[in-house]
Amino acid sequence: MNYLSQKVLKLRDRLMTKHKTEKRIKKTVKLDKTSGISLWRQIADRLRADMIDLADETGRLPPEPELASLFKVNRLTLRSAVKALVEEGLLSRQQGKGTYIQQKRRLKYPISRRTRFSEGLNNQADQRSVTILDYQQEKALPIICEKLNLSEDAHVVRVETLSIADKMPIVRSTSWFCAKRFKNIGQLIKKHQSVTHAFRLCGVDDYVRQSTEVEARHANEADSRDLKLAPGGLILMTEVINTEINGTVIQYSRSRMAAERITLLIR
Amino acid sequence: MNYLSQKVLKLRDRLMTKHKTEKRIKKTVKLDKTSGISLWRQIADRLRADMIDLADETGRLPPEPELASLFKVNRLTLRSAVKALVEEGLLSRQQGKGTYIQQKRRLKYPISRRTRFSEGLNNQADQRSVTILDYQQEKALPIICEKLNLSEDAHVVRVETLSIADKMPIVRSTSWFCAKRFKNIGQLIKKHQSVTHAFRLCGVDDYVRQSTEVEARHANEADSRDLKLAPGGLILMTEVINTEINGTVIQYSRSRMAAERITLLIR
DNA sequence: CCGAATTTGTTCGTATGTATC
DNA sequence: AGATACATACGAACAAATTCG
Repeated sequence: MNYLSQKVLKLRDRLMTKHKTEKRIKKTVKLDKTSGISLWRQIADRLRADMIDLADETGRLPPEPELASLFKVNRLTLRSAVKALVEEGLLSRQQGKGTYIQQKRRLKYPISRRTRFSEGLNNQADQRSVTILDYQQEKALPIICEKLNLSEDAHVVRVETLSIADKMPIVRSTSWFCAKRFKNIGQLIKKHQSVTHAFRLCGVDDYVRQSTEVEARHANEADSRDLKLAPGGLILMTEVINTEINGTVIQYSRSRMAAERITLLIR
Repeated sequence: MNYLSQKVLKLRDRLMTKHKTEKRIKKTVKLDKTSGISLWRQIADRLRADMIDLADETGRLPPEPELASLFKVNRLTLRSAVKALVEEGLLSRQQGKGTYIQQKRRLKYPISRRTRFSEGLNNQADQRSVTILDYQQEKALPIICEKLNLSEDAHVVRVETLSIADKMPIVRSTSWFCAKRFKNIGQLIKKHQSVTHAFRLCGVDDYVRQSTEVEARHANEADSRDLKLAPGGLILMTEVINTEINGTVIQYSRSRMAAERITLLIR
């Protein structure tokens, strides 16, 4: 028995055991063969989630034959899964040595009543930037009017942004502002690279989040492209309403965040 | 040209166009054939995300041949995708009539400094319950000690719960409490079906959330089983620290929520 | 430096599932 | 329903790099 067998057996035990009160019936780690998702991808997803528990102190994973038998698949199938994770940059392999976890930390993305994107990620990433992809004045859709407390025929400014940290895209946002009051906010945000700054130039000295909604979804094609997600990637979708201190709604925005690179921190 | 062609063409336009400033190079809605995910499942995932945009006011989707050509696949392939969504309960089909969206509402799950599970879901679900699957006193793992501000060799009470609304599992939680101070909290929670009530009996009249962290992940096998998720399902993972009013940490818990049935509402 | 053990890398052949026409 | 093309999965065997006594 080699040096990791015990550890793997222990993990398998944990994976197979629901609660101590439950009988241990299952003999295998079940994988669904008719789900339309190939075995290697199912294993890649599971490995992505659990690799930290499988690795030893040095970040080394158990050898391929051991992992293969843990998942009850052929070694080549396991290798396909590992290959996908290597291409994602999550693992590295070296012939004769082993397979290692490439540390990839999730950014902590704080959400509080007073968070601004740039402040929140301070000291967590070396390089940060917000790219304004597009801005446009247009007739507001009914749902947007409702969120911004505007009349039916109001116009709004829509601003599309992409936030980047350490060269990886993190958040893809769409924001709406009342066009009457914030006529030039598109140019201002683009010029100063800051919503807070742009607001200040429009006479809004301070603002807070009124509400935030969070959902998890599968990335659609646009998300995958904008956020450079691996196929089958996940996004955290947030819907935010910002108000002035007196309660007037001034911004409604929807963001799609690369779930694999983000932990939301709610305070 | 039938009644929906225009709408579908418009959507295809939207799907294929990134921003107005970008050239329209792409001629097809790209589907990756070597991603380890079969075409029909990729289409099922995309349909799940976008079906509201595709349907008309009555919730009816375009006819199959039209959808098939939108995704550039064979009609049989499209039918496999629709079949999967019918089995998930998201769509219904009737020969000669069409394919319809089955409305499935997400529960709003509020997170604030003073939220309790049972209160939060009030008036949103007819039946709610919290099942205590297991509780156990045990030696605390280092990570748990750290979160609870306990010494290295402390013991904790671990409580496993499953929260259900309208007969569907919503949240699977694991909570840890200091065993010294909350020796009987397992029994108390089980008896009164309420953490708040159990705390009160232990002399904690009031408590607040100190921090909440949220991540999105692929469901692993245990999640899928506990939360009755469809294959490839998503979970929202939250990590919560609760403190007394004076700041003493009294509870650390990790929850895995069925992402498809939940919108987190942060106030 | 040698050789054995360990571990990843590669190549056969075969069977099955997926997608198209 | 049948024919075709390709990706997926398996088993077995061998090659190449690394580690260690």
